[in-house]
Amino acid sequence: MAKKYYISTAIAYTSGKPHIGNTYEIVLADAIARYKRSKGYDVYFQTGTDEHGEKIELKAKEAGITPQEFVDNIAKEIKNIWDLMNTSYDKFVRTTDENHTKIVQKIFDKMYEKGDIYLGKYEDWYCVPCESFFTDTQLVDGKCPDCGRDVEKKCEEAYFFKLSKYQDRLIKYIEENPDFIKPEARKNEMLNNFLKPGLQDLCVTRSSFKWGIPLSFNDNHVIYVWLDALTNYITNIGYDPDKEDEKFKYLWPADLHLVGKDIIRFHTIYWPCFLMSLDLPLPKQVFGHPWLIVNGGKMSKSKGNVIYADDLVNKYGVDAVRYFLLHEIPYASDGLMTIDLLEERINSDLVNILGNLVNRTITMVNKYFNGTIKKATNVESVDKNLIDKINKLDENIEKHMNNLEVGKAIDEIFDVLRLSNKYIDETMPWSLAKDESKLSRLNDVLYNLLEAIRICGLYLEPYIPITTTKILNQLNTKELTKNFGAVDNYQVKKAEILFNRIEKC
RNA sequence: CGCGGGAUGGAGCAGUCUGGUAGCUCGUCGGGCUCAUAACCCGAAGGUCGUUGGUUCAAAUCCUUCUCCCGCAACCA
Repeated sequence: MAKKYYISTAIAYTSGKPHIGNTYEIVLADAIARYKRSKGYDVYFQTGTDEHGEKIELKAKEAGITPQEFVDNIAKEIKNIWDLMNTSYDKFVRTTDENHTKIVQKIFDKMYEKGDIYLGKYEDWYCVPCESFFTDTQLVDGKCPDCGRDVEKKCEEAYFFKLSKYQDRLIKYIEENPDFIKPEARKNEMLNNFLKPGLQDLCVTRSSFKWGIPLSFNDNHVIYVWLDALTNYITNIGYDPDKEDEKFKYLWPADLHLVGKDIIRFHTIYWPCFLMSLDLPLPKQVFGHPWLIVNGGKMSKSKGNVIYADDLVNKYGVDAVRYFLLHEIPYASDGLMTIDLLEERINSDLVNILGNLVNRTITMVNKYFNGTIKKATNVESVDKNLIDKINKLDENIEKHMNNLEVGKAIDEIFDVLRLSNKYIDETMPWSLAKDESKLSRLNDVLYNLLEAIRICGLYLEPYIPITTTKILNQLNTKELTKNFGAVDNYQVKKAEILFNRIEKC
């Protein structure tokens, strides 16, 4: 039986249309999910939207619609972009779903009954003109950090979760499982800034606004959005505090939570503590991926430098955008995204190296053999060099993918494509074609190229799936094994352009 | 002195743990080839590896001084 692999993205907050940085996460998760499927795993890939909270209540009010209408609109928009990016999620969850809401209440009750949640007083500084709460550490010289005016102490009844109770167990878990938090730097941040100094109990209810899941036993409070949002990872796969569930037992714990580096704290401190409270195992790994930096730094509406995925896809195509995101964003440090860089990658990698290789090869096959190529019979040393590289691909890609270094995995494939271009220059098919006695060799050379293209095309599927389909279609083969020589005879179709060159203006 | 990461040819990065001719992709220049989307292949130019001092036969790599950039510093998500 196939091994299961449960991967999730963070659920997107429905406060507005997601930009290309938010979109990166779903694309990255998709590449990993597709890769794992290609390795035979039984993959479950979950994403969705986080729809509660004060901010949404306010935004809905501004828009003059109900919060539910507001999140319905945004959730639809987010799902459309996820679909536009051709992502293969198995389930798109929403925190306003009835089942989720019901289970979150039960989870809260269970924690409360266990004694991990208690009623206390929430004290904070309140700035009346700004209508905002601030913690001690947020204040600037004892004044409101936004407007600089005096703040007053506010005190309200609220429920708290005993984070401190699980602190030592969590530290132990993190230290015993070095791969739990990735990259390494994020782990150090969590340990040094939060865990080692000691955790404070977390306020897990709000009574200053209404848009959230109410407590089952106290209507004045709604459940803190993070407790609500984080539990999506279990509520949507069958978890119920009151009964056993086969699907849940099969899927949990998650193999990988993919999240932005800004919310690593919620996923590696709060979430594990919640799970421990529920007596559930912790996820195997949380990866805090880097961000996209655009001209002028982080994307923000006020800077006017926001880039949206759909604009890029309309201009360059899905696979080009996916390729850029997956190849260009480093593993641990923020990645630069500019139109110049994007166009450069498209032209040099997708058009020149990949597209042109496919095009020139298929053109030759048609020109010299009317599209028909038989399996190669002789192997010369130049062939062996190429075949050896192809045979090493699986191992090399796996090594990088297991480290979540997707860009390096893609590089492995492009190294073989580069080598294939070089192979053409070394074997000079056009020269072989002029000599009747060398037609057999010409056949073999072209067969080797077709196999190289087919296999690289298959390896590219997790990253640029549409392109893989186009390549297989042009090669006119359905052979999906990645063994060199798996195809006996080729009868290729007409060559078609895979990627159009971007002309600089 | 809060914790952590970084500074390498025009651009983006690897190399630093385990010192020993500074590597990759793109760009530029020259050559080759002509099957191909002016694509492909080969070659060249271009770096005193942020700064100071030290250890060593030898330092991008180890220790030290300083400068600059970035992330985190909890209840907004």
